[in-house]
Amino acid sequence: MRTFKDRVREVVAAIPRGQVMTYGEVARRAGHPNAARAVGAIMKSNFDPAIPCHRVVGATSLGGYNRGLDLKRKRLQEEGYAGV
DNA sequence: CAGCTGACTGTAC
DNA sequence: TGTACAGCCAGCT
Repeated sequence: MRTFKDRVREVVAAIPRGQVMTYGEVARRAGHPNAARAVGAIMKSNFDPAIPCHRVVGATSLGGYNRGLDLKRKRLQEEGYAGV
C-alpha cells in the first residue's frame, strides 16, 4: 500500500527540469487536492537526493527547503525558473 | 489509538 | 498592498 507520502515522492521526482509545481498541485496529482500541508510535512522529512524537492514551491511563496532556502533559489534560477 | 505538528491555501481586514 | 485567521490533510510521536 503506497502511502500518500510515497506518491508525493514519485510526483515530485517526475517534475521536469526548469519547471516547478506548487504543494497543492503535487497534492492533487498525488490524489489529495487539499493535502498541500501534508505534502510540505512530507518534504521536510524527506532528505532523499533523488527527490528534487526544490522544484516544489508554494502558491504564494517559495515555500521552504530542508537543505537551505538559498540553495533552492539558486537551483531554481539555474534551471530557468523565472518566478524568483 | 489519539493528539500534535507542519516547506499550504484562500479569504478577510 | 500587506498582514492575520481559519480550514484542510497525512505523517509522526
